[in-house]
Amino acid sequence: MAPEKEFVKAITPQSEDFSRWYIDTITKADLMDYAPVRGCIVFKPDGYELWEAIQQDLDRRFKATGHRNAYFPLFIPESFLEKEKEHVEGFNPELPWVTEVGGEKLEERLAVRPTSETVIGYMYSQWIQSYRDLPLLINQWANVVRWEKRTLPFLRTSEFLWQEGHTAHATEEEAREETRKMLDVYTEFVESTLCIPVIKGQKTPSEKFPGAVATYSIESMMKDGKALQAGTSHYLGENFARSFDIQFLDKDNERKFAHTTSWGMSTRILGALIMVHGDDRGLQLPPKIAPTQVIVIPIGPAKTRERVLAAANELMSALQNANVRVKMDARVDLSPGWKFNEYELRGIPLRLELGPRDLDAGQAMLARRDTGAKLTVPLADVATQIVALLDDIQSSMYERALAFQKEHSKRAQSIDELATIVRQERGFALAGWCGNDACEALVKEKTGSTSRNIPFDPPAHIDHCVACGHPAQHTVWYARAY
RNA sequence: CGGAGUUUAGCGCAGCUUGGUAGCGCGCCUGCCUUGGGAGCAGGAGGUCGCAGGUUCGAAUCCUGUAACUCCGACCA
Repeated sequence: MAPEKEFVKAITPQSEDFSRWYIDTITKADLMDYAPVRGCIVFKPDGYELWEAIQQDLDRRFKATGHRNAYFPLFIPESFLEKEKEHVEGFNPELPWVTEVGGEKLEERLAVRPTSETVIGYMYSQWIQSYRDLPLLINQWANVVRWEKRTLPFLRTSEFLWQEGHTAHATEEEAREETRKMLDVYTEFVESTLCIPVIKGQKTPSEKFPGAVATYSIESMMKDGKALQAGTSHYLGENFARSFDIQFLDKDNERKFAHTTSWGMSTRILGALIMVHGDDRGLQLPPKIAPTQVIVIPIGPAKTRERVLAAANELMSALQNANVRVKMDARVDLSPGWKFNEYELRGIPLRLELGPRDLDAGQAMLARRDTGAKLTVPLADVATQIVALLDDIQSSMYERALAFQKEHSKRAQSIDELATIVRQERGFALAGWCGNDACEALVKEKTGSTSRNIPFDPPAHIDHCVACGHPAQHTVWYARAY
């Protein structure tokens, strides 16, 4: 068999070097470019369009669960940050400060927000007086800054885009319910729209958000077996309410502190989308999120061109009427083969080829991005078939990702076994934990993996701590993580 | 923030050891031609060699500093 011809825009195979594959893919698919500021990237139109699609879907879900959007300032007075001790300690190393304006020193330094619990907490203290003001359910779409030591496009950049929900409730029970509800919203979105299976669970104390009582996460597995936290939801207890004096008068005429929550999903999810579905030909986008679901490539010499284009335009209309997001690439200076490779690299789920031979046969050629399968469809059936195919691609992509995750998840009885699973076999390891921070730290030191979360629904229980051998309090997923 | 590597045309690279007027492939532009898996021919444009100093008659090349990026470790969404 002849070796596959090397593409002009060749990308490094995943098996050769996964990191280089990732950089090659996002660069050549034109999702981003490096910015002149260290650790910052430009979201190019194709990359930003993906984020917009994510925003749209998530925003609809937030609204459906009773949340409204608002916008809070980028700058945070130093005194605000200091009000919550654990919080400020958690973020201090990565805070940029504004110290002067127009050459004059500021009275009080302003941090560029790493997250907005503090400013929002302050505002909530002004807005909340009675139990009738609760619950207060607000979300913000914003950019935040965390000056990271080591950056990687989409996954860890000094500035990133995200959404942060902040809610205040009259009771602990209600706030805890909100925390879990939003984790479910994330799960539903990531699994059904992005085709990324996740593991829901609670973070261990050492991995929780600074200032939170409890942090929950959804964890996803990349194709190199590393974990990526796809979303988090925090129950903040009364911590921020006490620091910012968010009090209300309850039905019983008692002044009480509100219980607050916060939850976020960032542009990091784009990294997951790329690393869960991408392959050696480039990106692979699930139909529900793909800005373009079908690319039409007209084929054939100049003399048949008019006829082909007329038929292609008819198909375009039929597809648009069926609410399919479709585009045509009718450029004549590029060969069909070039376009095939180009749109596969860009991850378009479905390609429609139309040439004179198809027209003579009354059919069109369809090619799936996920399986590479080609099939011919009668022209009259194109729209209905494509709608069905897009559905099938959507569910196939999820099933494939789920099978991959299961295949690379194993139980670890000992720390050596755990190390083998996360390093050699490149996967997730399920292990028992006694609840001691030192044991968790030991696993990290010896295996290079961290605890991802304590799953709500563990596939098995392990009765001893993988580090010390004492009875386990929890069953934990460990993995190397992004 | 530590260890290693890279930085020369839009992209990928050679040239550096041994200093002497900067090269290749792809892409780009023009024309002809061509279209079912990254076409062909001809002509053409494009670089103060990451940046700042230094050595030298002369620096992409040698020396010092600095920045960005990549990989590996410690921290994080």
